[in-house]
Amino acid sequence: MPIKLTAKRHKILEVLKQHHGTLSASDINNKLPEIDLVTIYRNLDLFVKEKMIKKINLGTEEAQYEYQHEPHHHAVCTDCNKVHHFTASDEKIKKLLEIENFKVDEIEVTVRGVCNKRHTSL
Amino acid sequence: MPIKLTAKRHKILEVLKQHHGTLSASDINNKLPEIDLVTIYRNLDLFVKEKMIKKINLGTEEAQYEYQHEPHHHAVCTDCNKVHHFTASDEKIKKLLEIENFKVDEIEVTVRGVCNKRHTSL
DNA sequence: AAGTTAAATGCAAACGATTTGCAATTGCTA
DNA sequence: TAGCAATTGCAAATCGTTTGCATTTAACTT
Repeated sequence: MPIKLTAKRHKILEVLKQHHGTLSASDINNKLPEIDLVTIYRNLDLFVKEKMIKKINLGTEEAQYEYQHEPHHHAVCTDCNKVHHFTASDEKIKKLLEIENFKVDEIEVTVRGVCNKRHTSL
Repeated sequence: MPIKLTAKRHKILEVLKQHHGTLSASDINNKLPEIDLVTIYRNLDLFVKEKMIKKINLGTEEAQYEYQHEPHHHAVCTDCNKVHHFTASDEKIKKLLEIENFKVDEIEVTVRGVCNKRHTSL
């Protein structure tokens, strides 16, 4: 049973695809005021389930969602609160983990620190 | 200005110290029903600010807190939902990160996968 | 192309976790 | 031990997210 291709659904995904970075449900609602926030939540859940986007937990605030252009990790600047991207070889990291009796499916590395004020979205 | 050493404050910290693993505010409230949930939230915030405990964001549910017996990372089993611990050399991981223009203070690795049903709290 | 049906949407309201206001209580210091 | 600021409890507010239900719509059948 394929998911229905509605106009709103397409718009929401497009906003995420266009935006290189994370967005919250209400961020998306601001960009698409004609779509009810509830609908946005429902579709984000759906997209996550279908693995079209990723839901990421950075802090306590709103959940963040992002289209996976290419796999990457997050560096949160404790100074300016911006979220930067960086890459890392999951294979190499996996080798370093002293983890036993566990089949690793996904590695999420979150780094906290200070960016050097240039606010480059790496 | 040192923080006041109240009996309740001590009890909350003790519960966290005793429990090897993560606890939510309401978990603590269940263990210490005589302390108001609001007080627990306020003190957890305080402990985090004072870096006595760590607040970790694993999923959407309640925030989790834990006393840092020794540094470690988290492996969430998508099957049984248990949170396991494992270690990894931050130094070695740092070397793998292709990250520029960023002073790394803290590395948090969260792994998702499946534990082999033995539910060993590593 | 119109009819049918299950899925998708909007609205209002519920919900759970966390925060805030304020008055009462308590720990520290003079 | 008196005094004051910090801590606590209670009630209520707030915020993000979810749910119930009636209406609309996409996709399939004829």
